[in-house]
Amino acid sequence: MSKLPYSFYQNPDVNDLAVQLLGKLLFTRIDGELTGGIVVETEAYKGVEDKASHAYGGRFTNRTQVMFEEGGLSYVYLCYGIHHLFNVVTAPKGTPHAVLIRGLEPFEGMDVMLRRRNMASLKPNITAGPGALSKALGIDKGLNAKDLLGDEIWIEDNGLIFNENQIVASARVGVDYAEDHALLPWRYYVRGNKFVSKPNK
DNA sequence: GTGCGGATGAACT
DNA sequence: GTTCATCCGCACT
Repeated sequence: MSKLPYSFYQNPDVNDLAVQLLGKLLFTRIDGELTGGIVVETEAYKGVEDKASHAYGGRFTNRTQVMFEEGGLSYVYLCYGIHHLFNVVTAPKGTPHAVLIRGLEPFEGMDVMLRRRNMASLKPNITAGPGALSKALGIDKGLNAKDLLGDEIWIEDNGLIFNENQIVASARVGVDYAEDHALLPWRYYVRGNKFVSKPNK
C-alpha cells in the first residue's frame, strides 16, 4: 500500500484523473479510528470553464480558494445545510480543478462506519452517495483543505485497476443549473458496483 | 444586511 | 413521486 504521490494530483486533465481515481482507496483516521473504502464513483469539475464548478468564471472566495491551490488537497463543503461533500483538489496551483467522490465500497473500519451511519448491518447506502460516504468516514468541514499526503485523510493505490468496459461515463448528478454543461459525461462509475449512488432524478 | 437556493438523503404517501 | 431537514455561500442592496 502506498499513498498517491504529489505528482498524481498535478495532472491537468481532470477527467483523466477522475477515471484514475476509480479503484483507489480513500482513508480517514479520526480520533485513532481508521476507516476507508474503494472509490467506485467520481465526477470531474473543470475549474473556471465549467459552469457546474464552484470556481466557474474564476470565482475566488473563502470557500473556493482551496480549489486554486496545488493539487493534492481536500475540498470539503456543506451542501443543503446537511451534507458534507468531499472533493480532491487537482492540477497545478492556480487551476481550480476538483474531483467529487460520490461512491465508495467499504474496505476498512466497517464497525466504525456502521456506528457513524447509525446502521445495524452493511447495506449499499452506507457509502453510496457523496453525503453518505462523508458521514461514514467522519468527513466534515474540519477536514477541509487538508494535505492528502497527511495522516488524517489520504488516498492509496493498492494496484486495483478497472478496465475500460468496467467504467461507465454519464452525466453528472444534481447540476441542472449548469445549462449547456449539465449533460457533459463527466461522471464515472464502476459498472454493476453496489456502492455507486442512485441519483434522485 | 437580506434573500435565494444548492455537486443530498431519508422518510414519507 | 413528494417532502423536508437545516445551513451558509454568494450575489446584490
